[in-house]
Amino acid sequence: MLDSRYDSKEIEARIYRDWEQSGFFNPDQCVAKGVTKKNAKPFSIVLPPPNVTGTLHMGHAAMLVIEDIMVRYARMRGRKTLWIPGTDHAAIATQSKVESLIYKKEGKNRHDLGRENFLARVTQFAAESHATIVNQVRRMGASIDWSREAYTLDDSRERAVREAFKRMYDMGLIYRGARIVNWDPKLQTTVSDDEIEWVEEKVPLYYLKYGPFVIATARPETKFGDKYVVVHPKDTRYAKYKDGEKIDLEWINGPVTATVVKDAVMDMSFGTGAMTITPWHDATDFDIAERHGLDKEQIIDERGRLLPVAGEFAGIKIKDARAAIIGKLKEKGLVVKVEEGYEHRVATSQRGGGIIEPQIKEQWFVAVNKPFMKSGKKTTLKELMRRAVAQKKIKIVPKRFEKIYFHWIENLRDWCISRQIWFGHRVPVWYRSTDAHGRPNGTPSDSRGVEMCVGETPKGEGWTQDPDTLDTWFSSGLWTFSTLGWPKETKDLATYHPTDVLETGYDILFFWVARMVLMTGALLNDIPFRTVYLHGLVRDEKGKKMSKTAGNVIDPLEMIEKYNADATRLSLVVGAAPGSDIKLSEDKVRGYRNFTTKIWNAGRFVLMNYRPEFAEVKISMSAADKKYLAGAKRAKREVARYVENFQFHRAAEHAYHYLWHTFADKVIEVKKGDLKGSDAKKAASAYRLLEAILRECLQMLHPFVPFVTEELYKNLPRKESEFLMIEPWK
RNA sequence: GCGCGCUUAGCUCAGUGGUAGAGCAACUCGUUUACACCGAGUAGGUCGGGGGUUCGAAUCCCUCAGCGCGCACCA
Repeated sequence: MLDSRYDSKEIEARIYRDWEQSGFFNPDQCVAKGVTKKNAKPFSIVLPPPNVTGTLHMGHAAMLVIEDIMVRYARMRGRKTLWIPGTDHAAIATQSKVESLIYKKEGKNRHDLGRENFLARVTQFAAESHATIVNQVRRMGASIDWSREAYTLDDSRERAVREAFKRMYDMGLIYRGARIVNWDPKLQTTVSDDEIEWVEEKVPLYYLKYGPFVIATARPETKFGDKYVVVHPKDTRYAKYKDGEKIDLEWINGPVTATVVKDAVMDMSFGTGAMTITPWHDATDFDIAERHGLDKEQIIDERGRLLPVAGEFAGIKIKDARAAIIGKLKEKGLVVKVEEGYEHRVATSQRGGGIIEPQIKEQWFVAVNKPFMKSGKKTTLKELMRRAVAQKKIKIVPKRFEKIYFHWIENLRDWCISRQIWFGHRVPVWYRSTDAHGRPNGTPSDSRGVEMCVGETPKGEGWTQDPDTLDTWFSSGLWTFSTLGWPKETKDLATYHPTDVLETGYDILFFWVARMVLMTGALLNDIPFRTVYLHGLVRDEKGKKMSKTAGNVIDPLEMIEKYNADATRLSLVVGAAPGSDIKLSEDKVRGYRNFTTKIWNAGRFVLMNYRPEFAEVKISMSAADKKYLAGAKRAKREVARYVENFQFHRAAEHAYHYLWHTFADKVIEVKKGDLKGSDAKKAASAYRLLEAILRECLQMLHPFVPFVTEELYKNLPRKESEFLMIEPWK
């Protein structure tokens, strides 16, 4: 007989173990054991791999729940269902985490340890983190196929990365070049445009005398080498100056010869309509310089200090130099006006928090605007990404994110994929130069006698591998097919790709979702998934982002310990419309714990009234009972409809209401008398009805609250399946 | 600057043309065996403001306001 108390700790541990041992998380087993038809329609999802930087938070929990709902539903509907687990090495995130841990504990940096030793430490950290994460995924009840687990940095994925790099290089989509990149002086690496956080700042806007011009700038400390003054070609104020005209003038550290450049990028209404440019440290200026073939000079070094071009200011950190430079400019009478409170955005590194200093660097890039041939047609990566969604091959839920996606693509620049960090996939390129100096300064394949080998480790003497590693999103971009065995033509790849749904947070739509579309389009000429379902961020009850420093973090494991896993799951689904943030409070979890108790008690009540002799009583169902049963079936159909339309919040709520306010409050109450009365026929008929409805309830609730429903199912007197998890949903 | 979202009961939210809903919180009553992690009941909203379309609008259109977010080469 069932305990009056629902002992979640014992039950959850036991049930998860039984599920896992049954092998039914693996679709091959389901087919082998006859649970799933051999030719059943596949349903596949890849788990967005959590970073091996620590532990799972509520956002991960929300993701696991939504995916598990889809997976359990699909499995019960008879689909050949695969959910692949994995973890992400998260290059920069993990490396900087371990670096700071080691520095705090031992006072050493990565250079003190050396590349090999340091990487061993990161690998060890990643392994510990992995163990924690895997345990947490299990505790949430995820019905995921552990036999196919992958890691973005394991051997199989390494092969995929090398192959992808090689193929894209051969297609001309990956190139090495000196372009302006986002340099993080703190982490000493480049970062991509998407890894930047713009911070609004109010600074003085300086109007400086530049010969006959007045130019406005918020960053006087970068202006040393400025020798071009740019104006709009149609600006009548500057009509008397010809494009390319040279003017001698007095500047910060003495006389310079300036050249007039006319470019339509200028906004005539801003400042004086004239500006000087610093092409080495500003993306816009870089573009102007490229368009007009202008010189570019480095002013700031990799650690944020001024170079010798700054004369007396050389060696000073730019932040400290500003006041001194303004002082000198004032002395020389070059400051015309200072406008206080000018609003301006500063690029900061999302990871390290430091201020990004654009630099021109020789890096590896993915060319997004370069035409290439794809199945006989000319296209670009940008176009390919746009069309996948525009032509409705990929659907984004909620739809409004499609617009955001298109907008992002329009503004996309070439993607810088090389990083100057150690942890990650090393760039699969080898160089051999006659002077044997490792990586050369120039273009590797240029005339300076440097040989280059891409893709596989070359044979022979004197080769040096590129010291850089790849952006972590390069390997995650391959995730839907690298997890299925690509570049090998595996059966899994043929069966489960493209995947059905990619479920993730809207905050990584660009980082990840778009990159997957890009990589899959380029390499497989296909889409990675048919539907993108975006969930919101999990916030605290006041709508604030959960963070350790704010102390408002609700830990999913703690909620599971205190309440139970099913309650934790429901609290992350109900009230969470697609794409909108979820406000979570402990009260909410407690509320759903009460609901799991209600399920337990309703189920227990039905089961405790079972008598074996009911089997011998012949009954025909009354019209009223048929109506009750039909109501349950209708509720289940509604739940199914909501799940299929990705409205999990409504599905869960619907099932919740049916169980509590119809089944428990009405049907059970009405039938209670009959059940307990002396009339055997009435009792049998009441029981029969309640059990039938209970079965419907257990099914419709199972994707949301798998543990309590599975345990009740286990105690049904007659069962059709070994587990509720695989009971056909009809 | 461009774009998007939100604004419904104290709180969290559902509700896409037809007499305002749920959960939590509050209040009252109730422990005669499924459940006090409960039940029965009560109270609480001119659906952000204004205008329009319509026989009829929380729901469609316009406009304003507040909050939040995304994007952007205004130095």
